[in-house]
Amino acid sequence: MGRSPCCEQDADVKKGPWTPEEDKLLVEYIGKNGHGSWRRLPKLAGLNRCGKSCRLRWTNYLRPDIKRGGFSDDEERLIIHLHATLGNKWSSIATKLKGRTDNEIKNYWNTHLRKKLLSQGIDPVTHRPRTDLLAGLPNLLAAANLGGAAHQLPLDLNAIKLQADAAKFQILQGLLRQQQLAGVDLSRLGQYNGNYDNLPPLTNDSCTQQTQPAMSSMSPDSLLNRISSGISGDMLGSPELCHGGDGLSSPELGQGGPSASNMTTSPMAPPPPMVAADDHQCNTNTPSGGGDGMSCEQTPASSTFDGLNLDDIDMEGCWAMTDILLAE
DNA sequence: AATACCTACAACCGCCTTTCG
DNA sequence: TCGAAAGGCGGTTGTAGGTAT
Repeated sequence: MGRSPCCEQDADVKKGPWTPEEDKLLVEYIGKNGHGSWRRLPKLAGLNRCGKSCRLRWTNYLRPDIKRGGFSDDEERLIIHLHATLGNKWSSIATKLKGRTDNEIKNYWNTHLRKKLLSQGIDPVTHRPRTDLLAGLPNLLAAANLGGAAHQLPLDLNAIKLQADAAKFQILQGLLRQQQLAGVDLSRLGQYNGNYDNLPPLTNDSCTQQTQPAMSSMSPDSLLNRISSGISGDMLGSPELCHGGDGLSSPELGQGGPSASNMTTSPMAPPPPMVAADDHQCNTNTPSGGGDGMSCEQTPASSTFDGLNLDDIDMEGCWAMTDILLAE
């Protein structure tokens, strides 16, 4: 019934790091004979190792076509992009990166890229803004607004305030990036001296034809105020929040240009079209990929955040572009 | 200087899929 | 067609080196 283990459990096959001598034996044997049957290979090569271990050592480290060394920016972007499309299909991802192994990519993801995305407020699983930040924000802000001046606050309350600021900053980053992706010149933000309420609308008039002002036309700070006080689902459901970018080329804001010096944004070129645009839509990470006929806009609200449900936003072509946000 | 903690990555484990007799 | 063997994959663990206390 059950499969026998690759190596006999009672056999005292060696485990742990490979020695240079073992590597030499394995390379020489495969060089002469090819690997053939991995199970028989250890005995034939004079190695006291499990065949599986030999295969892993060969495919991940000893193969002559393996590229060693750090990942380039292009490789990073490609991994993030492919992960957004394929998920944890490391072997599939590895086939797109010449000379890289699935194990290497997986490790690099877990140790570097995952943290990088998290630090930018992006969920590394969904590749969308972290909703945990949004969900926790009202409480954080409420706590932070308690009491008076910061110097009067106990330490833990100051910590909460800092967390709230950090969450706000990450959300702001996401919003600003959307604008930047759409060609908005963020370098001009500096002239507003941090007073975001004086910022011009983030979109042009075509995006503001609603009873309520479109979120995208609000300053980031007032936007966050609305969020923290419980924003209506209608607003967030507004497709104008991120509407393909064509509504964002306000002449007042200009196009392109360098990033704001005090923000961790960067000038970005559009990514090469790695996959069909449809692959990005909704990006639910489900096998169907939204193929059940329900569009992103039709997704029912389900957020704990009082009507706020990022799934409701028409995100097409927006959040799915997070892969190029890491170009910095 | 010693110890604890953190980080990165190599290697292992167990399950699933494919191949083959 | 079936079942066992082998290969492959993704998740997890172990360990070495670096850093902080």
